[in-house]
Amino acid sequence: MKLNKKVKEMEGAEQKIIAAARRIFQRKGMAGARMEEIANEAGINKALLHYYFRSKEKLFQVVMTEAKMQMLGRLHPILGSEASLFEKIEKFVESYISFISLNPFLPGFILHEINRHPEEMVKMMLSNDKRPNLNKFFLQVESEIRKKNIIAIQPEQLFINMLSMCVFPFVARPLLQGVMNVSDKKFSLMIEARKKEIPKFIINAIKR
Amino acid sequence: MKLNKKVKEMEGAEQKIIAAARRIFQRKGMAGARMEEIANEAGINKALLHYYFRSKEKLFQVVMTEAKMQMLGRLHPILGSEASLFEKIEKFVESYISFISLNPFLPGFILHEINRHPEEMVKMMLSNDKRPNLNKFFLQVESEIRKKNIIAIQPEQLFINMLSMCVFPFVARPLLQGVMNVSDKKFSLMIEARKKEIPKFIINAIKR
DNA sequence: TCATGGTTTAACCAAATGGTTAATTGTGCA
DNA sequence: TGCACAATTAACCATTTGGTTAAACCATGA
Repeated sequence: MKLNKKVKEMEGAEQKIIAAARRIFQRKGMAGARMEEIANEAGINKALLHYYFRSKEKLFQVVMTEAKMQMLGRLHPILGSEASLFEKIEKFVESYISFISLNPFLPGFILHEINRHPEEMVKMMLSNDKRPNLNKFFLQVESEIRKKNIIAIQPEQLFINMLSMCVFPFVARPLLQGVMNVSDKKFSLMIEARKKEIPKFIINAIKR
Repeated sequence: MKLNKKVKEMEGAEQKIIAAARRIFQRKGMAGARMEEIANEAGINKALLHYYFRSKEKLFQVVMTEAKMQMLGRLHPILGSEASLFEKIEKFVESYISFISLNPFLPGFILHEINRHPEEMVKMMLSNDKRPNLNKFFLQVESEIRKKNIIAIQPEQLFINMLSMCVFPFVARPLLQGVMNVSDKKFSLMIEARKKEIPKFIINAIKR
């Protein structure tokens, strides 16, 4: 092995391929992506893709696994923490939107592929190492309800609402901009503002 | 022309094709759909697809145009009506969720394809006949804010929140069910409940 | 009844596409 | 220096896929 070949360049090809595959797969989906396109994007020959990753499916799995880990891995650390409910909501929204802002095509990619093969995808997603645990969060919501700190709401509904408001704007960005007639710039500002607006909105909605 | 051949069967083939194309395109997207698959689904020969619709692209446009009209056409009638703001929110959520419940793959389909060709899709979407007009709704929100009936909120943010909570659960259904460990049955019930829960949630959030 | 023209199909075609192969290049080590 | 082996590529292959064609089918109206 050529471990001495400057390490950064050592995995240069492999990393370049994954980065390229990420970009292409995320924008076009598994079915819409072309192996040659990924090769070009990575600045290498098509055969080299198959040298590193045996098939399109394999390469796709790498990108998808990574994507799911990033999207789901962020749930537990925050929602399972010891923070208060309101703090948790603030932290979660802020952190989730920040992350997606850096990977705006990630949610759409995952959602599309999951709809294409729901069974396998979800199975793979859950079995795969640590399934995000929302129990702590759910129990906390119920506890706050009992203590009359917030109104009665199904914890699952609250979670869906929170996630919806964080993720949907990215999935529907071009549509929303079109319908509301909003420039790229303004939309980005609105996204930024949502980091504070959504928690305010949610807390208002459930606070007694 | 054989206008005498029982009219219902007259457009039988064409309608069967569109229905089949709808199902396939909505689940797999333009790139993932196969013309032969659509033909089979419609119970006809592949060549007949090209007889009625010249190309995959043409057939896709038919399905997509119809889809966009259904999704966007519902915005204006309700949000542009004369109802009060709270009534409007209740009506909109109820009606939108009801509609999507009947076409659960529609939103994911549109969103995926729009991300694939943002420019053209949005252009086509807006130029195409009547662009949904949210002005009335936005003005109404601002008016209610001035009257101190609701808290200060950017109308666009309110709109995004409302739409997110309505649509996202459908786009992310398998994922949400997996993460929250919820059965099909229970999830459907939760969706049904959201018709009332979302308006309550929103109104709580903005009411003074 | 049979000619006409819309409808439907089987067979076919060319381009695209995922994947393979064999040869070439490059690099570290003995 | 040159060998062994990893990295890289051009050329190639088989299959899939959107699309075409020519023939068959079938309802209608003269």
